[in-house]
Amino acid sequence: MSTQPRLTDRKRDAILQAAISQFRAHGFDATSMDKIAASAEVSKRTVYNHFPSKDDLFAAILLALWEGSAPKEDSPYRPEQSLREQLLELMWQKMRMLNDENFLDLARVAIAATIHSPDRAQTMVAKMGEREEGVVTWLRAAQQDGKLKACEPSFAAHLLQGQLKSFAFWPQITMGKPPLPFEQQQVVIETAVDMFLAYFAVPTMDEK
Amino acid sequence: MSTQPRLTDRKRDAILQAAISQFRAHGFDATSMDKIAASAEVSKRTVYNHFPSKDDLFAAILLALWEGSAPKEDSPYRPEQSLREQLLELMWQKMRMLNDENFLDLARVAIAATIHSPDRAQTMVAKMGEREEGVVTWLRAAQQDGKLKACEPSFAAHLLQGQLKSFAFWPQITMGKPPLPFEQQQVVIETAVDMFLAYFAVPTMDEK
DNA sequence: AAAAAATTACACTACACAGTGTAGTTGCGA
DNA sequence: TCGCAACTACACTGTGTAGTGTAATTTTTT
Repeated sequence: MSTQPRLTDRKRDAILQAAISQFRAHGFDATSMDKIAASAEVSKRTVYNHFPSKDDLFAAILLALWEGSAPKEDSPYRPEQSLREQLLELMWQKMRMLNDENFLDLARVAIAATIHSPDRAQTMVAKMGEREEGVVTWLRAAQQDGKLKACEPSFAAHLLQGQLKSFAFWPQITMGKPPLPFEQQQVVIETAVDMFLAYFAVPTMDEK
Repeated sequence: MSTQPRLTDRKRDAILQAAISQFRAHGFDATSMDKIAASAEVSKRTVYNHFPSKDDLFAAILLALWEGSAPKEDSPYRPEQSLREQLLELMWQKMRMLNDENFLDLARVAIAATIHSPDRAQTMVAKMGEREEGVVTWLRAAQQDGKLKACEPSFAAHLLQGQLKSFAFWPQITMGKPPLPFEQQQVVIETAVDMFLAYFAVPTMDEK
């Protein structure tokens, strides 16, 4: 009659879940091990049997959120498809990531921790940054295919993704704004891509 | 032989300065009144004689930083001047604000506080948001002058300013990145404005 | 059924912190 | 010089916290 395989695993899971919600809601400093234990309905001693210290537990939840968040799924550059279609697809991928609950929790917790104690979550923030590489390589490919004006690909990528983040990431992370409604996601993505192409696309022959 | 007028004012000032640097470096929770007193070279009792509680002191430093930061200086819309020139000027104004040390300190402290206890600095964050209004009214004017395509002015303003912030604000606030070098400020501003105009400007008669 | 492993309640240490009370000292204006 | 206002050192309360030690209880394995 065991709903979950092992008791000790259930306990460990309950602790992790409780820790995530506490750290997410109150940050590292304002979260106490006693509260985590109570919230997980587990004795405090059990918490320490699973995780030797508060820092270890914190690192564990960062890892759990990282592994629980959506993988990066980068579409490669396809010369035969229009730039606009491909960029829209790339930006939707990015937007899906920004909307992923686990990713958002991770970012929230890691960034909050990084603001005032850089080393605690620095590696995690760096890992999150690596997920921006896909767009950079796509842009480089399109550029070498002669479809985009010459420019620093990482700069252009930042320009493009910055638009999404300034609507659907930073306000949510730093000011607790609600997630962007779907229609607005659509408007932001289309405008960002069209603005980008209006400036960076190499003109085709059917223009004046 | 008094370098400053009154002793009590000097003390109050020293406390404020110490509090700013402590709160800035470690945030609200991780800053103790004892450390502030020590850092200001003042007795802890004196701190409490000036500021009845930690929350009061925190509110006081937010106010001090706000009043110390640069005022907003909004250029009005001028029909006779080119859009590009005017937008560049507006964006430089914005960039100067983002580089202002007091404003950056304020944003850092207020946003860090807001992430996990919304009410502590919410009004300050709202005040900071009001400084974005200038661009909105400028855009509305340019639009009514027939120079810009129809669109939600606040949306367009966010689009434009978001570019600056994604290079020269969020990374500095949340990840302690160094301020953007001057040449890069220039590149960002020009690219943002040109991208914006490439998409939103109403074509003039000398085009095809 | 017995042994091993995990969980629990509870007591306890050591420390840091917000805030107060007080008695004495210093600075400053009249 | 006098007197008041501000400053200081210091002791102290009450609370919250990370982390440990232990003996007893429950769960899992053998």
